[in-house]
This record gives sequence, C-alpha cells and structure tokens, in this order.
Amino acid sequence: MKLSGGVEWALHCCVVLTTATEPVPAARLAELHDVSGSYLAKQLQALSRAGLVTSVQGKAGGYVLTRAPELITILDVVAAVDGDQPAFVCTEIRQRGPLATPAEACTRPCPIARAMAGADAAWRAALRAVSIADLARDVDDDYGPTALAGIRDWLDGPNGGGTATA
Amino acid sequence: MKLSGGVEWALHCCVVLTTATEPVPAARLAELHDVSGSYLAKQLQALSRAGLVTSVQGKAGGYVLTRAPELITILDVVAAVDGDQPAFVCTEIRQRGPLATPAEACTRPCPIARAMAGADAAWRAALRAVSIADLARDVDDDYGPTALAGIRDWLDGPNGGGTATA
DNA sequence: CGAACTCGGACAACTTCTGTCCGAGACTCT
DNA sequence: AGAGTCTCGGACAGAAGTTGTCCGAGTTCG
Repeated sequence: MKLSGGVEWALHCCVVLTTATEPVPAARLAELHDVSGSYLAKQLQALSRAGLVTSVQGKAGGYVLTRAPELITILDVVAAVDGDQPAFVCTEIRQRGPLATPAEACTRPCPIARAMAGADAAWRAALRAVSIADLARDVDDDYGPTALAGIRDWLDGPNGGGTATA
Repeated sequence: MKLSGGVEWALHCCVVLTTATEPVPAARLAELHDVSGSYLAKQLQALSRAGLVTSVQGKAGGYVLTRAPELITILDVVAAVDGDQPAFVCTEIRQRGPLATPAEACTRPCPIARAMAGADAAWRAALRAVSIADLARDVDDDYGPTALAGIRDWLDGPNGGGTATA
C-alpha cells in the first residue's frame, strides 16, 4: 500500500498553476519545488494525458489548467499520475483448490473483495470531496494571501525571463 | 497505489482458520487455496509477528487464531502483511526551493498532506469496521453453511492425516 | 528562413515485491 | 533416552514496478 511519490509533486504543481495566467514550463515548476525537472516532466505528461492540463509548445510554452480549479479534484490528479485501478485486485482464489467454488455460484464478488471495494470507495470519495481550489484556499488560510501572490510574482518574474535581479 | 498480493491470501487463511479447532499447517492452507506454500508461509509469519495467530511447532503443529474472530479486523491483517505506514508520505517540499516556507511556519501538515491523511483515515475506518467473523458470516450467507463446514471437514479429514480415501 | 525553446516518448538504475530454499526447534514414537 | 519426522523461521535469488535521465519531434518567435 504505497502511493507513487510523484503524486505529491503533481498536486503541488496544480495548486501553483492556479495562480498562473500564462503557460508555465516544467523546468520552472521543477526549480520552484527544487526537484528533478526530468522526472517532474513525466508527471506533467500524465496530467496532460488525463486532460487535466494543456501543453503549449514553442518559445512561450508550458502547462495550463484546462478547467477551473473547482472542477479538478484530488482524485483526478491521483488517478492521472498513479493509475485508476483499485488497490485490491481479487484473484478469485475461491475458484481454485480442491474445494473450489463452482464458477456458476460466483455471481457476485466474494465477501473479502466486497469489503476491500467498500474501503476503496470511501478513500476515493474522500479524495473526490477536495478540489484544487479548496487546497489553494487552505494555503491562503494557513500562510496568508501573500504566499500564493508571491508565487504568482515569481512565476511571471525575471528569474527566468532573461534579466536576473540577484 | 497497489496493495500487496499476499493480503488476499492472508485474509482467506484467517477466514479458514475460523472453522478450525486444531493447528493448521501452512502447507495445508496452501494446498487448499492452490498457492505457493513457500510464499504463503511468509504471510503467515507476518501474521504471527503481529500477534494475530500463534504458531505451534512440532508434529501436530500449525497456526491458530489468537483471539475470537470478532476481535480481528481486516485492518489488522492488512497492517500485518502490508505494513501500517500511510499510503501518502509528505516530503515537505514546501520547505524547499527559492520560495521555501520557513520551518517555523510549518506547525501543522500542509493542506495536501491533510487531505490525503483524511482519505487514509476513511479507508482505515472502513477496513476496521469489518471483522473476520463478519466475513465468515457473509460466506455463510452467500454459499450456505455447507461451505465452511466442508472446509472444516477437509481440514480435519484424511487428505493429509495419513490415510488416503481416493 | 534560421534559431531557440518547449513538450513527448524512449532508455538505464534502483528499490520493492514475488517466489524459493535450507536450517533450527519441537513433538512423537520406539 | 534417542532417533526420526514434521513444523516454523529466517536467509537467499529472480521479476516487476518505480525512480531518474536522456535525446528527438514540433512549434513559435526573430
């Protein structure tokens, strides 16, 4: 039971992209979070494949959110990066062995698979209840509005536009 | 987000052990489920380490549940086999990069970590709500009382006691 | 028309999980 | 009491997934 580490990066990137109005390159996001740019690109590609962000190529290219942050849930990001298959996959071992249950009696999943599926549903429901907009609002509540504003300024700032300040 | 495959085996074994009154060897459980006996032994060792089952060595040895099935939850088995660490581990990337949040402002987990922790709690709560006894009762409801009774007979039967019937 | 910058997928290295084996310990029978 | 047989327990390879990196295709701007 382990979640891919890239999920954390992707979620942070989505929150950051909330503040941006122009496309943000993957290299810029990697510099902001101090992570491997090459690997972060892979996660952003996954988000692009899932339709959560749009990629713009060319000189002023980068990534932009496709919809409003209120319409993107944490579950969307997790499913895009980590895959949408459930954590528990039933092997149907009840149909194996000397006392195997006949296939005709297996009209519904076995009790174990049902319990695990229920837990998985609860997990997904909790992730679906929180949107990227909620996360951005929580950041404002925790650190004040200056935090996200500072990120927006840094993204549009000169730290990569060509002129270095410091 | 993937759960160790041995969890399914361990859960089935716990349900089977509900019907047994004497110690059941790992090899017998492996034969019943038609799985690798060597690998199933590893899962049972994990259950033993977690205190869910007791191992009896010697000629008539095997595994026995330590408590009543009502007192063993699915979460106990999952934690014993797959580990009890949460699926999401926060790397604290908010404290990295050029706009790093100062450590003194990080009194509570970041919003992303909080949301993931909430989902994890919901998942665990769902697994904690179902006990091995509940699973055994569901098996009775699905396939009738003859299923578990047949397993009990097979466990105590001659298919390994020394005299072969067929 | 040339050049620079971007994304996208293909290529290794590592950690984790899966599967297997043999040795230590305990009970039973002689 | 002593040998034998059966059991668990941990140590040993193989396979798979994840982590990390690289270079090529496409697009926009000068």
